Amino acid sequence: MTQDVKEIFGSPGGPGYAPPAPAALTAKVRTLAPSMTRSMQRVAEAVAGDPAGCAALTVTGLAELTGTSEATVVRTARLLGYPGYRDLRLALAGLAAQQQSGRAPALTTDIAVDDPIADVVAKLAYDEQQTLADTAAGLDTVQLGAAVAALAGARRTDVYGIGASGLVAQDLTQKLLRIGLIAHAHSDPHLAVTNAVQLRSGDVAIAITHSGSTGDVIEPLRAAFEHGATTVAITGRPDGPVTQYADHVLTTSTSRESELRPAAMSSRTSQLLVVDCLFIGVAQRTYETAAPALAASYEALAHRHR
Amino acid sequence: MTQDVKEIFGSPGGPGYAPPAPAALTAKVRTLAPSMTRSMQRVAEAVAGDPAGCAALTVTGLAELTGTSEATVVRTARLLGYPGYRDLRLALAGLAAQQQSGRAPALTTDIAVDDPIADVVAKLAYDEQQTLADTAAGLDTVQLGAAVAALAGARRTDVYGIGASGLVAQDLTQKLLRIGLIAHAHSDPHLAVTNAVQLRSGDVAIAITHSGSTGDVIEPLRAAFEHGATTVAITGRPDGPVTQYADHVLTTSTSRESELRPAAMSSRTSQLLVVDCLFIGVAQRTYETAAPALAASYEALAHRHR
DNA sequence: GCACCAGCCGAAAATATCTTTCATGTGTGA
DNA sequence: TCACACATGAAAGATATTTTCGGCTGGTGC
Repeated sequence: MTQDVKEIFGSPGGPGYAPPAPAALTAKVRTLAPSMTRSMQRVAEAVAGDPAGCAALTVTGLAELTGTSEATVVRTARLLGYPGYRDLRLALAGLAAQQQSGRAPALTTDIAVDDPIADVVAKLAYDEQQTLADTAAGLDTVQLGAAVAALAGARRTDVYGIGASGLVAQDLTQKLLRIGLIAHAHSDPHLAVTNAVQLRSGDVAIAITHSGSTGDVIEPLRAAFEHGATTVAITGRPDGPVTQYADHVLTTSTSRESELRPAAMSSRTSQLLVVDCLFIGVAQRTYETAAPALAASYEALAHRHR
Repeated sequence: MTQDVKEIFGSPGGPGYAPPAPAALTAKVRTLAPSMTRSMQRVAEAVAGDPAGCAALTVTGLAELTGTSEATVVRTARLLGYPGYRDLRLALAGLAAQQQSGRAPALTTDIAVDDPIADVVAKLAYDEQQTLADTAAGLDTVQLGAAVAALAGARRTDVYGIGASGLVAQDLTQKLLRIGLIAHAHSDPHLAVTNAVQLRSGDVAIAITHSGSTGDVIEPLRAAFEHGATTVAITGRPDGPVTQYADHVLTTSTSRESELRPAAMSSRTSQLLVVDCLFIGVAQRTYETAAPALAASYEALAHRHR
């Protein structure tokens, strides 16, 4: 019965409600931190910083530790996707156990101006690997599946992205074209909107924006949304404005950035993984046509190589 | 006061009081089972049989499931060495998480047409992580350092790439521009050659090609090479034709491809890591001008977000 | 067979913990 | 400067856990 209550409580968020995160917690904290209030950030920080320690604390204990109130702790737990503190605590215990078994190498240091080039390579590779793991762990497969289904059945697909995200948009477009779908990437906001209003039910529009608040990308998505197209947002801020007009939201992970390592770098890695997943998913679904199309495009390029 | 009672209860076992068991829970259940009463055995059995499931239950839930009472559940938890049910539950969650993560390594197989979407995500992430590790391990830091030095001192830089590699070329260009360097990406072979012949000593030309034999990219590099520019090749085939005209060769890793997972995917990941390393390297070397330039471009974009 | 005892067991009270509500403070934009 | 919206914590309310306590079962001696 208590279970039922929880289930009912959990549902209103949406039908394909995201289940609690097992290991993606640290990533989720980073993703959601910007949208948190100060006290909630303190709680989230404590939780991400010492999962094992926090798992041993009661709400009251954690509230005292972070100098906040029980209410704030519960609110933070909710924001992180759990029904309440109790469940966050369980997840924390799980996380602690995982960390215990698989010892973390903790190459946490930032890239410094005077790092030798070999260190730069190692740190960058490590960071990007971390970003991939976080993204994979935090990706909502239900949303992903829905987006794939929409893409596979679309008459036509438009993809919007600006700056670094524009390259990701182009990457996705290139791939979709290779399996015989009709796709366009737009980085010119005016043209994007112009094209978006041509979309209709059954078409798909995808907006890619790390910040979730890039107006030039949101506008075309909105136009597509209002014209009945199925809309997808790939963003690092699942609470950002862009999601207003998105039927499906795919969250990319946000890792810490530093002066030398702009956010664009890890967001790009994350976005590309999501885009790859979309592509493979669609290729699976349309295998009958995708496989020969892939083979054909492969062959067409062969003679371009000496 | 309640605490005191607990302490007294826990103490008789010995002064060096045993801390809660981490993963040895199943073993402990078996060891202690004979000394348990019937109902306690039922509880212990349920706990050992399905840690994850039991971790999701409250005392009442577990009592109902095993057809016993809350008191019995608590007694069992005590017998297993925990202060109470709450702590047993946390341990259970930890155990479940460990088991969960333990059964991950079955990822060696290729992505199949009928793989569920969650597997696709996991496999892709794993593969790309592998690619990153391979690339980092195989990258020649001496060549990288030389390329960085050339870039940092270049009057102007041209980057050639076609198809998927074209996006990587654009990515590098975008980054270099952001730290105040002069860089252009070319994916039109004719224009690329036209521009290449304008280069001279002190300029840098970079060709990005996975196969190492893309004529449309080799030609401009050759032109640049012959006009005295410093040339760099980023390729997966260090023995390919492109390296003929390259002063410095940066090798990207080639991982196995499959029908659904074209080579372009992992080569792109690999190329991007190399490009990122180049960028960071150059940013380090030109820190005095790069840092303010980065900050400025960051700020210029701020107002584009709502 | 019957009375008795030891200890298992669960219902319910007592306590701890978690969740919600609500009044207050605090910063922000007009 | 005012008004508003939102963040925050104190305390009330709801749940979950722990303890208490008395009934019950199964065995044992007479």
